[in-house]
Amino acid sequence: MPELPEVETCCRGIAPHISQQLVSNIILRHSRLRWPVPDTIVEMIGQTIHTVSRRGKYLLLSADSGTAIFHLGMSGSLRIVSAETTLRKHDHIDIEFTNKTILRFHDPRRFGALLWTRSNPLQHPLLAKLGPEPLSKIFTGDYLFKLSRKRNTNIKQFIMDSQIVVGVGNIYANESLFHAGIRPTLAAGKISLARYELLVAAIKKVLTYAIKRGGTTLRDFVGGDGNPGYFSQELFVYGRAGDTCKRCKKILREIRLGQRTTVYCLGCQK
DNA sequence: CCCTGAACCTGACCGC
DNA sequence: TGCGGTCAGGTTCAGG
Repeated sequence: MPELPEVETCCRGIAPHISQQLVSNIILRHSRLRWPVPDTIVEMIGQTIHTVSRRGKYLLLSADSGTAIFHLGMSGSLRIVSAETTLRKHDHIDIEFTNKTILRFHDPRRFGALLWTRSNPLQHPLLAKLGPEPLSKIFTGDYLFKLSRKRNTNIKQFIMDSQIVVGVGNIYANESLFHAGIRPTLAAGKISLARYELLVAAIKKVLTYAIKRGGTTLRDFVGGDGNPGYFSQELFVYGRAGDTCKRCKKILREIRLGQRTTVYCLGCQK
C-alpha cells in the first residue's frame, strides 16, 4: 500500500476526473472496512466534488456540505472506471458521477477507510494531531532534533510516527535512513542536529523522487494497486536483506523494529 | 507522557 | 495438491 508518494499519485490521477463532478450514486458492496463506512456518506449524493486533496496518507474529497475521507490502508487502491468495467473481488465501493465516470475503491485486506465529516476535515480526530507534511518548509532538521530530545525510541519508529511527521512509511523510512547514513536502531534522542539535517534532506529527496516516479507511471488515472512509486530496482535496502549493499558491497542486515522489517547496512549506516 | 505489542483482514509464497 | 506457517506498503488502541 500506499505510502505518501502513492497516495499523492492517486490524488493527482483521480482529481481531473472527479473535480467539479456531481455525485449521482454511491454503491457500498462491503462497508466493513477499518471502520464501518458511516450511513451519513449518502449525504454526498447530489453534491459536487470541489477539491481533491491529500493530508498525510488521507485523501480528501470535499463536497458541498462535507468531506469524504479515504485512507487506502495496506492494500487499498482507487481507480476511475466505467459502468462496463468488470467487477473484481474486493471492489467494495463505487462513487458514481453524472458524467458516467465511477470512482472505485478496491481493498483486499480492508485496512482502508471511507469516512464522512461535515466540519473541517483537518479537525477530524484522525487528522487533527498529524505532524507536518514532510515536503513542507516547516519540516526541518531543527524540528526533528527538538522533538526528539528525551525520546528513547529508535530513530526509525520515530520518523514513522505520524504525529511527528506524516507519510514516512516502512519503505521510505528504510531508504531514507540508508541515504542519511544513520543506523535505524539509534535512539532518536541521541542523534545530533547535523545528522537530523541529513535525515530530513534524505526524506525529502526520497519522497520527491518517488512522487516524480509515480507520475511517470501514472497513465490513465489509476492510482496504484499496492505497489510503490519506486521500481524495486531503485531501492537500496528495502527488500534486499542478505544481498550486498550497492554502495559498499557488505551484506545488508535485517531486523524487526516495531513489528516492521528493517534493513540496513552495517558499513554505510552508523 | 512514552513505549510495546495485539489487533484489524486477505492473499501470496515457501517448505514439507 | 494440500496444509501450516510467515510475511506484506498502515494505523489505532489497550496496557504497563
